[in-house]
Amino acid sequence: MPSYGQFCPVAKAMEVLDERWTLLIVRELLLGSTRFNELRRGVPKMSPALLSKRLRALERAGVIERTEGKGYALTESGLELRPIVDALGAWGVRWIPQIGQADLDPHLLMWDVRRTVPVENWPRARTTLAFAFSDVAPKDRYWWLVVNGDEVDSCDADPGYDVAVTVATSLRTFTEIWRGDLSWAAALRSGAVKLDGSASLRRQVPDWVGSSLLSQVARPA
Amino acid sequence: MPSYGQFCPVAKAMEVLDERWTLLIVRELLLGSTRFNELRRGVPKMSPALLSKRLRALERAGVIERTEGKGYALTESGLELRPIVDALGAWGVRWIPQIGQADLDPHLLMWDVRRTVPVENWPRARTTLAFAFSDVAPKDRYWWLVVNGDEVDSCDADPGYDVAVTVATSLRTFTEIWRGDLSWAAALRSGAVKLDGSASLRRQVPDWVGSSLLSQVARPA
DNA sequence: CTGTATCCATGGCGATACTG
DNA sequence: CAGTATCGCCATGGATACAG
Repeated sequence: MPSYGQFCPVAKAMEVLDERWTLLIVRELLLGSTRFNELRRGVPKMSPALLSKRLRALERAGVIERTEGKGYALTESGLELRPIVDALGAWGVRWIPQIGQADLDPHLLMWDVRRTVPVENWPRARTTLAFAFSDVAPKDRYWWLVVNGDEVDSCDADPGYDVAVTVATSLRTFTEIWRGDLSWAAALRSGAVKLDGSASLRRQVPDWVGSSLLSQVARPA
Repeated sequence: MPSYGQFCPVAKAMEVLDERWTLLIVRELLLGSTRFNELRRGVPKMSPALLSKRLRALERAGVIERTEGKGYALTESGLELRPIVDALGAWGVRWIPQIGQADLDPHLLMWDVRRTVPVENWPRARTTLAFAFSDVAPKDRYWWLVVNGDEVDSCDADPGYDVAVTVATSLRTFTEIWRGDLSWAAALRSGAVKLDGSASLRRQVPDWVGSSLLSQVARPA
């Protein structure tokens, strides 16, 4: 760990936090992940060796603790990174609206969607929402969101249940909706999203799918 | 600039901000520096080539603008990094109290001190406060803070004026006082700081020297 | 499931010198 | 004053395979 040679607290903080991937791991922990492979899902482009290395660095820095057989947990110090991560997210969503093609990833997106599904808006009986991303290679194109009571599952293989509604759109469009860059209303109006299902169910889809916590951040004028 | 391959706003923000030195440059700009060589004083361990590179990256990212003949200025986007830098500083001062020997630097320290001197607490007539850092190599050991009305100068060469008070201490102790890790009262009591001058002037020294904005941050219990 | 071990290419970055 | 130019090392971290 290279030092900045400065006593300034910002510099000391960045010595711990500015290494590549580090704050994304903290973000995952703040979102509730605790196990190694759970963390991997949040940073899939990271090699396990590097993830392991970063976790040890965070442990040495006192930001996380390994708990016996229970994975990793943020310490008090780590929990206090939440305002920083939140502020970074708010800044990012305001000032970096351009999302490159390489930033789109259906696995990450559906992983995010899954953990924020507002189950209270869904029918009580098991309900399945299907997605077809027109611009994604066939093997990752189709996804199913199955809500059964309080349980939510996100599948990239057909679970075989009756589908209530199918959402047909591009991965980019659905990502933009998730991020709050685009509204359901606008996307439906323009035809960027097409819904297939009964009219009464179609109308509920926007309420079934949550959105990023950062979607509500005001955009610059 | 390597990408994380994630649409998450935190990841997009970190693509811009997690490169080594970047947020320290932003910190300097937030503190009021605008010229290249002014910025260098705040990040003296950085090579000019690298500083130049980072400035161009920040410009491309829309965080700063070059203004004709006036150096660099934060854009609206850049100004909104203030809460992030502040939060990082607060976290750093709370959770990374250990300052290595290599983190101590009289130039950085006196540069910081100079820009926060509360001139309103000083006598109206030109007044000089001298420092002698016992544990610093002779050439960087002696410093003079000269306050004349609203003007503040920090010199590493004797300006030749009468000295009101001399502060004799270690660089570490004075850094700790500046950061708020140690109070003047405790340092004087323990003998870690010795003042030389008339009793009435000696008593004012703590009010003449400001302290880091972060010194007021509550420390963890 | 939870990581380690190993290998290798890349390029980041530190040091130094130099220029308009 | 405000940067470029050049060089070279070594660490970063990506990929892959493997182990407790």
